[in-house]
Order: sequence, then structure tokens, then C-alpha cells
Amino acid sequence: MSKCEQCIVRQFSSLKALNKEELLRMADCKTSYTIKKGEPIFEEGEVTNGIYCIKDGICKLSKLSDNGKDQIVKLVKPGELLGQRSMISDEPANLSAVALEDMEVCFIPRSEVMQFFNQNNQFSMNVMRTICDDLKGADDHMVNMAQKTVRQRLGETLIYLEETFGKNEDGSLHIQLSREELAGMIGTATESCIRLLSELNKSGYIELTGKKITLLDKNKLKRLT
Amino acid sequence: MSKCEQCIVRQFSSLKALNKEELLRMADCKTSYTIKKGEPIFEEGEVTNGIYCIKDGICKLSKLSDNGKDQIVKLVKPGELLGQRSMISDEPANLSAVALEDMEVCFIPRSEVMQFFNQNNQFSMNVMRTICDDLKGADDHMVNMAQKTVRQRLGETLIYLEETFGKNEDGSLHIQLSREELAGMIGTATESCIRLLSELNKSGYIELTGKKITLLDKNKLKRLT
DNA sequence: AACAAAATATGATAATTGTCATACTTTGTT
DNA sequence: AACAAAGTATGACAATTATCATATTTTGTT
Repeated sequence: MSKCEQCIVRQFSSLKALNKEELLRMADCKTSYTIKKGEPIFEEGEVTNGIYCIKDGICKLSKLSDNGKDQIVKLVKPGELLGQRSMISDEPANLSAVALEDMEVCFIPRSEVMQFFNQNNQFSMNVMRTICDDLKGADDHMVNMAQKTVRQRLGETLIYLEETFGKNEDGSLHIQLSREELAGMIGTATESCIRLLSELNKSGYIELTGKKITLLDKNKLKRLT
Repeated sequence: MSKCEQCIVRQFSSLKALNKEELLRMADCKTSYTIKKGEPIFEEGEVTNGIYCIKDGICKLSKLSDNGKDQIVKLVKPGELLGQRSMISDEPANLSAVALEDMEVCFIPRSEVMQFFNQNNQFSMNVMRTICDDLKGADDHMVNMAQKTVRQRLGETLIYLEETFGKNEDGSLHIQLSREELAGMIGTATESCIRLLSELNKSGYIELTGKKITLLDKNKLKRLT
């Protein structure tokens, strides 16, 4: 069983507030998983009963809408925690978490986390701030969905993907989403997403090479009409 | 200076966890305001430095989008608190709060609330749960904005307004929103909102009498194509 | 290497929604 | 009561986006 002390999640998440003794307790009760690309960590409606630490790999948080389409609400990267809201509200998951790459995660039972939560003020403040950040992000996201065109949302999403997940050596987006997933992020039909990408390609704002997407003119992508 | 003990806000909000001594301290440091319909309680970007207790009247939380339109993110009714997220994150307001009716609110300085927060565990858990509820609501709202048509959103919004704010004796919606505000809730152009309302009127799903809106067939409103 | 399945691409068309113009109605103010 | 201003309504039209059909390409599996 590996220690939690040097883990990337500890460095970047609310867990940085835990002391040595708490880290040892956590290392003792955690369960490690590997999750293959495409597999769920948990699904909407499932009782999670704990939080997940994302050690490696990226996953999507999404919700199935009445029209049968999956809307991606957020992407989560290594160092982040999953399931904090459900833990605090003591409710089933509101969103599904599905791996976009092979992942390594650790599960920490609710009982343990709640102990830290009640005894370590800095930890609970950190969790709270994270949830507040998520709320702000969700509000802003909602306004974009309601007020911006599909084209604008695509442009902004591409920039977000580059800024958040970086580029490969050839300059293309590091994160690999299918067209369907990208459509699920911006909230549009897959065909519309494909069509707009190919249009941006022809206009020279981006370059499509197979599955790879390279942003060529970020200023223009930011200000799509 | 009135007491906080019998206040509606105390009964319905996180503040129900405060004890007598804390309530006295709060009564001592609070400021009461009346806000006229149309006036802001605070605006996006403003440093609020405390929370607002909504004693009477309804207000909208909205955000100005790049296209110049105001998107309404949430409606707030008596008994609720405003500014909790900003208080915890120690950030300026992300949304503007504007009165939809004449209002009575009390302001409690940040320093005071943070004391309760640090010393009264039940209070801080309540605040946290409220923010978690808001986050869930915002995620769901976002999915609706992204995946449903304007027509569907209008139908669901009308039902939400009736269920949340009730009906007058004549059966019409109690809450009075301008067409522009209703459009701002569902995320569409004011003209589109007016047009769809008048269409639902002709179809017999709702009845428009002056500014009053009466829902006639909620089942059909729920399942608009 | 061959094949089926999935993903991507593109055309044609319809449906939805936004924009601009203009008229009518209500509200508030003097 | 009169008037301006704001809000509501509707038509005409354009732009955006969804849907359905059908290729084409890529991927994974045997």
C-alpha cells in the first residue's frame, strides 16, 4: 500500500491541509483503482459513500438529458477530488464520472473524510472553497450556454482545452475528445460540431489532422461572431 | 432595533442553528434596509463584505453576458441568504442581486458571520449544504440550457414559477416578471419569449390577461416538443 | 490482411430562434 | 387629462442549428 504523503492529489487538493497522522490514517483506509478509458468511476444516481482522488488521467462529469444526449458539465484532471458535493449533501451523485483516458484513482470512505472534515478546520475550509469555485464556474457556464451561440461556445471551449490540458510537441491539443464528446461539452448536435470544426479549419483558425486539433488563431477563436 | 429571534430568515435559513447569545450578537450588529423594486442589493464585481438576509420580497440573481443581455441565474425568496459564496471565497460578487418587488433585507457583516462559522459547526454545515444545493441546481440548470429548446425551457420555467412562488386567488402566477425578465430566465430574445407565450395562449396551454399569466395545462407545458 | 463497427464528414432540408421594423398598450409623470 | 416612455405584440426575414441521409475514413478484432 502506497503512502499518501507524496501524492499529487495531496499537493493540489483540499487534502494539503492534512497532517502526517491524518495522512497515515488515510493511506490505511484508501482503496486504489485503475480505470480504463471509457469506463465509469461512478454514475448519476449512484450512492458513492466517499470521495475519489484523481491521481492520473482525465475524466468527464456529465449528465444525461431528457433528449438522450449526454451533457458534459466539467472535466476533471489529476490532483482534483470527486464526490465532495455528494459527501456533504449526503446524496447520490448528480453527475456521472467517466474516464477519458486510463486513470488511477483512490477511494476514501465517507466516514474517514467526514472525520477530517470535523476535526481539521483548514481541510473543511478548503473543501468549501473548492465547492464555491465550482458553483461560480457552473453559474458562468450556465450564462454562456444560455447567451452564446454554438460557434462562440466551440471557440471558447477549444481555448479552454488548450489552456487547461496543454499542447503536444506538435502544438495540437493534448486532450483527445471524440466529436461527440466535444459536442456534449458545447451543448450541440455532433454533426453541427463536426461542421463547425471543418469550417474553422477552412477559415484557417484551426488545423485538423486526423483526430488532432491545433489552434492557429486564438484571438479570432475568442471573438467568433 | 428588532430582534432576530422570530425572524422568518432565522426559521428557514442556515441561521436556524444559531443559539440565543449568537442571535443577540447578530441583532446588535445587523443593518436593516428597504429596497425598492428595480433597485440592486449589490452588483456583480462589488465587494459585499457580508451576507444579506431576505426578510421580504423576491429578487433576481443575474449576470451580464458579453452580448449585453442579462441572464437570470436564480430567483431568491424570503427566508434565504445572499452572498454566502462570496463570503467563503472572499471574492467580489459574481452575480448582481436586483429586487423584483419592494424588499426588506438585513445586512450582517462578514466578520460576524465568520465568527459563527468558526465556532458553530451546525451553522457552517448548513451554509455548506445550501451551497451544495446551489451547485446541484446550477449543474442541472446548465444541462437544461444546453440541451432543451427555448420552448421547453419556457414551459418548465412557468411551472417552476407557479410551484415556487404560488398563485393569486384568480389562479394566475403570483410572481410578476416582465417579458424581458422572463426571457432572461430562459435565455432567449425578448421577442421570442413574447411570441412563444402568445402561441401557448392560442393553444390553450396558458391564459394571458394583461400582465397576468395563468397556467391551464401543466402536463402539456411539461412536455412541450 | 480483411472485415465489421464506429467515428468522421458532408449534403440537403426543415425547424428553431434571432433581428429589425413597426404598431399597439400600459404606465407613470407632469 | 395629456403626454412621453416603457413595455408588449406581431410581421417579415435572416441566420443559426438540428435532423436525416449517405459517404468516407479510421479503428479494432479476428
